[in-house]
Amino acid sequence: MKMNIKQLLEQKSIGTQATISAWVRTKRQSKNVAFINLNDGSTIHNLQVVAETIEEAILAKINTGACIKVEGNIVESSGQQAIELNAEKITILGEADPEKYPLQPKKHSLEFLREIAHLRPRTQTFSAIFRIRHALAFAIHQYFNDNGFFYLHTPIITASDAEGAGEMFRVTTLDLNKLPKDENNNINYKEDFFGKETNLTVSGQLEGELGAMALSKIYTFGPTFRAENSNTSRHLAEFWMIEPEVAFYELEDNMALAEDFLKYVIAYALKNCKDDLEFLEKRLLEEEKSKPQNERSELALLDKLNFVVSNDFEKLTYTNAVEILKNAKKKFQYPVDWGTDLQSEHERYLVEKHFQKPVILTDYPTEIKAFYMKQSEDGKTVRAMDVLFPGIGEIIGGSQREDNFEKLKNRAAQVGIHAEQIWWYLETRQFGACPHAGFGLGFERLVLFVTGMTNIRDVIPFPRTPKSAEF
RNA sequence: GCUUCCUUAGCUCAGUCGGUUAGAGCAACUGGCUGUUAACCAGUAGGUCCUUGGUUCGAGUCCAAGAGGGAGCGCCA
Repeated sequence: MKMNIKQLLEQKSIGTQATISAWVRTKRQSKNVAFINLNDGSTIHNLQVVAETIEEAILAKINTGACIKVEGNIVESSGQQAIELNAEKITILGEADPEKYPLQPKKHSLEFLREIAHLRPRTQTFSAIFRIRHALAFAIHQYFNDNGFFYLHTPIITASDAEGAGEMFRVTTLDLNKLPKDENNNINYKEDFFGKETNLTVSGQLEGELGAMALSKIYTFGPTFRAENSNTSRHLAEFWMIEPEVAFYELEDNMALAEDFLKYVIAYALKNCKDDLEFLEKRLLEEEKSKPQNERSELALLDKLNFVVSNDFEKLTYTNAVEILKNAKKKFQYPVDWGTDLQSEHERYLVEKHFQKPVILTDYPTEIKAFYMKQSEDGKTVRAMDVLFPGIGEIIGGSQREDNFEKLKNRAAQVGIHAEQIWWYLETRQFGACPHAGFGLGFERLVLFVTGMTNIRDVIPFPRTPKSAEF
């Protein structure tokens, strides 16, 4: 295999020959020597190439953004880096016209980089983010595998609109200009590809439950689609969700799983992405210099992550949270009342002001939660849980599931879901039903938290949001 | 979907009370420089002031509509 910059910098084999292909970050040239900083995305660190004997015609084409292949000798550096590559031969693989290439060796705004999403992975910030994103995805699979979970692939295309988790994207092969009609002049979906209305999935949970009723411990990790007209820094129309589902787990087990899982993957990033996290921490500190004192974060990025890993999450019921909020001195824009859903400002107060740590809220009023959640003895609440993170808000939503056939069927009917639509789901409550629980983790929200970024569009390579699907 | 802010050179931004030829830093280009670290020094070039319409003797500046973007809210992960 060809060596990359990460391996070369780690091995420090001074005196040996090496060939590296990478993109030019900067070039500094004087009369007799040129210095070229190269990066191939394998690490946040650049490789310095020294070019003393390279002809001028080649050197002239080595501009920021160009791709080159360098063959040379690894030598000790007299500069600030340990080693550098003394170029004997440089081949231009791809030029980058400096008049047109939009990335410069200077600070660009995240908004500008979002508009050139095809090039932004070449920046330090975004390559660091995407390496961390990869590490977190890997850690998630590792955690579940090590703990006896099976990765279950739930469908992307679904005919059920049962969860009611949001507006859905229609999937059809019908000619939109010539829609077939039935005898009542409605669209005849019997002629569509699947013979019925289909959409992109908003959650793999219902199918995940089917898997848990056989394999006991499963998880899904796949793309999820919501056609909501959401314009916020924490919503995407296409995002990745992790949904474990476990037979014989009750709410308390579910909470313990969520906390242990989050701590594991964050600890994994701390251990395996140190360089990238340190870079992002420095970047954040720079950015915060321009903010007023009271808007700066209290902990630097690494301290924040270490804090979350080494402290217990605060756990309390919705009812207790409402009490705390009612007694809070802070004036809220929206009033707090038992039975209404908590607003962003309420959740932020609990997490960022009152407890100053991750919070798990449980036992929400039945009316404000989904139909499949386990109904409590009190007749007023369900065994739901939301995990709230500072700066992010809800990162996990989950519950123990209603495993009683009659209760589930009745609750579904109450919210307008017909039994025949989800007959297969209901049957699991008739054939060997058992207590079970699970949750959904928004992957991008996790990446947001770990990288310290603030807009969800910056932690997915090619974000899909309303009116935006360019790349 | 709602509220609010923004849009001036490739990028980041300044532009006073509506006034004559729209500025800066960085990038680019040219030249200089024996080891630089977002190199440095000197010079050159670079503008549909987002678009359309309006008010005015006169609009980058005021008004209206539209487009794009940000932040906040709702929906949620």
